Amino acid sequence: MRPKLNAQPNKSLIDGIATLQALATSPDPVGSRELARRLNIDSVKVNRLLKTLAYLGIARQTADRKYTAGPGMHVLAAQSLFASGLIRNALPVLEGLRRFGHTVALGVLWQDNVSYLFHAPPGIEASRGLGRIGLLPATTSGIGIVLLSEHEDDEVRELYKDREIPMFPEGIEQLLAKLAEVRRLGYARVHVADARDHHVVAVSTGDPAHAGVAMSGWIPEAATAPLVDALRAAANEIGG
Amino acid sequence: MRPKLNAQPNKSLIDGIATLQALATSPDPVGSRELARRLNIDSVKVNRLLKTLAYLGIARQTADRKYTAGPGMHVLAAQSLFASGLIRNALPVLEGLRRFGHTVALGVLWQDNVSYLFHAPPGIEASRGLGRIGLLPATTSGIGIVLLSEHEDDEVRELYKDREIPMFPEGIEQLLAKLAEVRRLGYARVHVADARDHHVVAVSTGDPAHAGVAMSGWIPEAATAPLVDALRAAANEIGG
DNA sequence: CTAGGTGATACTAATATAGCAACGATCATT
DNA sequence: AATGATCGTTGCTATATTAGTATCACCTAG
Repeated sequence: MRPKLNAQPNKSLIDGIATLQALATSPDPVGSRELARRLNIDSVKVNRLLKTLAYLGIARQTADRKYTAGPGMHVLAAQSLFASGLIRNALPVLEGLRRFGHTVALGVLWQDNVSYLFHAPPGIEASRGLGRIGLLPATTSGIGIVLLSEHEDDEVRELYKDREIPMFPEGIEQLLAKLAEVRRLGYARVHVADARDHHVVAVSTGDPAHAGVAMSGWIPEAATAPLVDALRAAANEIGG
Repeated sequence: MRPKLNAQPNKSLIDGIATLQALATSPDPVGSRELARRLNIDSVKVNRLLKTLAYLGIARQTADRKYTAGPGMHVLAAQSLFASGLIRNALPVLEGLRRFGHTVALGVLWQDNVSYLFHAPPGIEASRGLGRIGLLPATTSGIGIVLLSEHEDDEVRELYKDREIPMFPEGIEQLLAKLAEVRRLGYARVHVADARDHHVVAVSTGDPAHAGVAMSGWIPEAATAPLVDALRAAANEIGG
């Protein structure tokens, strides 16, 4: 984290936002003890934070007393969407990129995950690409790799300390080598090891970089350069 | 507010979220004292909350030390957008409504304001309609009126206690009469008193209602019914 | 120079929160 | 049925954490 810790940081707010984000990124309703385990926070505390969020309307309790997003989440989405301004600038540019016939995506890094604002395979309507995917482990995603490469090695080490790294079975050194390569090239090219044998090409945008733009599909080595050029132009336009 | 206050509500989180929302809905960078005045909270407290948000990356300080949205706001937008699911469901439906040739909008109520997720006049690309407008006073907006009408009169009275009500110079009784009419009809039709002599037709969506869909433009009395039908069908499709 | 604005921090009082223990539900297994 | 292991939730109390005052340095306008 770049900004310094201030004189009297509000710990309740820090934990509260963490709880809110954990709630938002959970695809299914979750209970407080479950969420507490994910966050490594005392479950009673998480319970009270969730109840506070429920009071604000941001969270809501289902019939079986688990928690999920409430109506206030729409409000928060509208407000943060406007404040961020990212989609407003990016969407027209992203639509332009779809002419290549590949999947086009825009995402941001959160901890060791990538959260997608836009993710549209060819064929679907562009308007269906919004808020379609929640989270993916950063190391399984081109956008994740390119955004991780913006961090110092130390920070990445800290992030994956004592943990398995998806897609990098040999561990942290293998990941750091990949990140070094990405820094050198200025873009990420990763192979998706599923049945479809896809490749992803991704670049970062913003200064400092806080979002990534990517195209994925069947992309042979020779086709990489023009796609990178197009992505860079798009990133430049978005990042303004 | 519907949900009960729990045993130990976290006041720091409540004020922190209020600060976050006030920051997000401010079109320009703001200082902590200025924001404190808007929120009616002690300025030192707001300052510390802002610094905490800055530490989290959600806020950011400009060169002149004012605060504005930071990179973390993108993350929050992506997460809440996904969690809310509202745009994902609504956008394709909203695009369909544009065939009428009017401005199409989707918004949510926040305090006495309406925050827009989508607002697209005819002619512009649909993708430009996202996050385009921040806040409007609820009483100046068709969506605002229809969402206010979902509240009890008491709550509306509380909201506008000791305050001017935009568009309702005669005060609270005039507003309540309008809301009663909206409840009876099941939709809002309001006249926009600007140079263009526009009308807005709006309905609510969701159960309980937490968003509004509207069309605005030059809409004569006789054309209202089919538009309301189309809006209701759209609201039904969105609200699930 | 003053006057009034800003953001930021040290200090101390007091309050709001953390964490323990416990309760009633619910569910699966015995 | 009985058991045991979950779950969400709350009362309680010590104490960590926050609120609010006073104060600072900085800036701009007059």
